[in-house]
Amino acid sequence: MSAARLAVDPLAAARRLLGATLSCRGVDATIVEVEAYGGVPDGPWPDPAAHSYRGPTARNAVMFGPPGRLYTYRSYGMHICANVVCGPDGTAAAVLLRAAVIAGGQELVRVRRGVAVPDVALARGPGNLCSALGITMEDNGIDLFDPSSPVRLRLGGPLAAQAGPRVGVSQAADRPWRLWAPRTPEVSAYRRSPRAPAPGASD
DNA sequence: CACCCGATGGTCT
DNA sequence: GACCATCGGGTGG
Repeated sequence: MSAARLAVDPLAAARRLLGATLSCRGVDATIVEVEAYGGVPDGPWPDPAAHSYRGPTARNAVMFGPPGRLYTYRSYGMHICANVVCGPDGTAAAVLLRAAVIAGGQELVRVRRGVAVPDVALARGPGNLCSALGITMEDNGIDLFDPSSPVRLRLGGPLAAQAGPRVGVSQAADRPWRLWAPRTPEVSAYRRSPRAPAPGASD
């Protein structure tokens, strides 16, 4: 069972997901940018920026379940973002999929994303990635390693990784839990949250 | 390039 | 009623 390789801390899981292949509804994509997220204050990886920080709710329930499942959520009322749940069952943690290189099914991606979008931007950014692969809220909670699932994950050889602060979070803004493949134009640009304290402040 | 801002709706206080 | 794990189009240098 490949999901067992994700039953680790979120940063280690993030490293294993860089270079992995995500397949969904006719499209194959190589993951090139991810962000690690932890859990509750008294858990092993307390993370004020994580959806799971304040305990289980209807939205984040999947994060507390077994590793290898897909956790999707709606962002700013209009975009879908996708995570891979990691850590052991019962412990909240997940890795946000931020960008990918389209390796197959590019024609389908063009239909979903539009003809004007440059190749490198087809799955750049978490909302765009889900749009490109056709991932919706219907997919929340599915097992990424079940052959019958519409969204599948294949772990590959880990890629070289560069690390830096996470994009868009106002809490724990400087924690270097964003990983990306160096010199890869498909990786999204860094944007600090306008609500985050000045760089250098503590977690 | 660098900001800046509006769209838009679920979730949680 | 505030707060977003975003995006793309606008403005100005």
